Amino acid sequence: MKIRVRFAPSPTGYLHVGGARTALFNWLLARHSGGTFVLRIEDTDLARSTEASVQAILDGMRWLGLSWDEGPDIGGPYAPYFQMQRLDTYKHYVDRLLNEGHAYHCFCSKEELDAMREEAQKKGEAFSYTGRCRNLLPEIAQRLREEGRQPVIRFKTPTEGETVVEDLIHGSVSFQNALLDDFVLVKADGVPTYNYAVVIDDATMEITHVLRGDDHLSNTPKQILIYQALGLPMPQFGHIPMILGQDRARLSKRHGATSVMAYEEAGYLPEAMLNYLAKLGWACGDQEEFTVEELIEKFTVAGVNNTAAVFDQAKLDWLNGVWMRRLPTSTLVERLKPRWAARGWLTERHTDEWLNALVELLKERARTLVELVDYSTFFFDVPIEYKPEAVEKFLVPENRAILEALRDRLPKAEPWDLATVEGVFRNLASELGVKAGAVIQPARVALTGSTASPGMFETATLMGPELVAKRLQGALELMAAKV
RNA sequence: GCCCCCGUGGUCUAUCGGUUAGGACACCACCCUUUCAAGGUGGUAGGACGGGUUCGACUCCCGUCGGGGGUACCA
Repeated sequence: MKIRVRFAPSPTGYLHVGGARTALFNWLLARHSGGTFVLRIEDTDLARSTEASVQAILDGMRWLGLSWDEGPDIGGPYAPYFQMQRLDTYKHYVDRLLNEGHAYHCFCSKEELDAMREEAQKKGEAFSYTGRCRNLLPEIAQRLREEGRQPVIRFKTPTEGETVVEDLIHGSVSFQNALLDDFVLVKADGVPTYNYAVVIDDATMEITHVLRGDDHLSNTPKQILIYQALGLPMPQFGHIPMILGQDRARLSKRHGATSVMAYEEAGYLPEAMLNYLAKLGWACGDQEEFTVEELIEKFTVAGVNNTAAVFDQAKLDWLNGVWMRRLPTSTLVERLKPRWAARGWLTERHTDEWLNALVELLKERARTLVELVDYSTFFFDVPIEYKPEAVEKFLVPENRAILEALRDRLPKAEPWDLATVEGVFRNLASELGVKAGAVIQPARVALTGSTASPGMFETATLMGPELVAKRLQGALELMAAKV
């Protein structure tokens, strides 16, 4: 049987890292097995669902490269893929439940329910809907309707026995039916609740495996009861552990960025994000680095563990660095161009060849694209920041002669290439009878504003004679002004 | 409160009754070195606790504690 999995977010916000990992695991299972990955939008929460969120989620999925085979924008054999467009289907099945005695109309108002809940709490008892409307006489139901009461439809949960979830990740988990109450299937406005709609959709879309967050494990017995009442074939369930913040509380805005697109903005690479997310809750021996292809090849549900994991920014940073080094320089250049352009730094001088050389120099020093752009500042003809500690240490009178000599000689280096530039530095050092470092460090500060940079010869060469002359002159003026 | 899940270094994890408990991030030291990175070598640090079962438990069972989730006309 061909595997069909789905990712079913509710469009009430952006795609967050937890959702992204759920999507990833489903996607990997589909791609690993040659199955189908369905994207379904669960928009039954009318108050919170927005079109903007749908777009935000699709953007996040696209950035990560999690392509879907059926879904909102592309349709598919089980369309539509928005729950609010599937109301007829839900109506059809709930009528069956009603007719077959598995569901009933309930006229209890929200106020009445709240009162009951409060009372139960006062008595220290667990509240669960008692089924007050289970056996309403038709005349009474009719009268309530005439009074203008809009009923909800509740599921008639068995009062005894137990329901067992056979979970791919947790094994058998059983629940006492008596502890489950007569939950709502269809709200008063005719919109289905999550627990009901998800069953109908997964069944009618012929989903074979439901991989979703741990937070749904407790909902699963209710869903199983609906499958059984309707005689619908059940998918296999797998509940993957939650992602927590540093304080072990459920990941939320408090913990910093949770939106995957916020990571895109911050300069993280989708390759690294995918790699990190996959490793969070899934392992394959001791391997840490995975390309998407390797993930697809090696992913199995059996490899997913069952313990909640803390999202570790430091490890993501490291992995992003790994991918910065791993990706071809030209790929990085293409992704960086828009960021440099946004700062208005690109000119005709900055050919692909030059940019490649630049990235070659910086990619192993930056952990994110944003860091690389920041780091690249001094290579462009823009004002740079001179770090006070660096200035204080190296732009001092004792180094004046060195910097003047460099200013006079360096721009005249001919031809302008690495060997010639290096020669100027080394010759000056031996002339003065000092170590190369004594010449290089002041020059580094003068050219970059900092004591840390890529190799001095490479840096100066790439900057070009004009900028080098300008910066050295500027540094000398800075020194003069300081005295 | 009740129900469910989970519990290996600070963090992510390997182990599927017998290992000097392995790897990665982070941290520290050293090496490399014109600085910074990257890279290399080494180091600090772990089976929540208490009972069982067993010749032998991180591993199986029970309890406690801790964390998470559910208990909505949210999903």
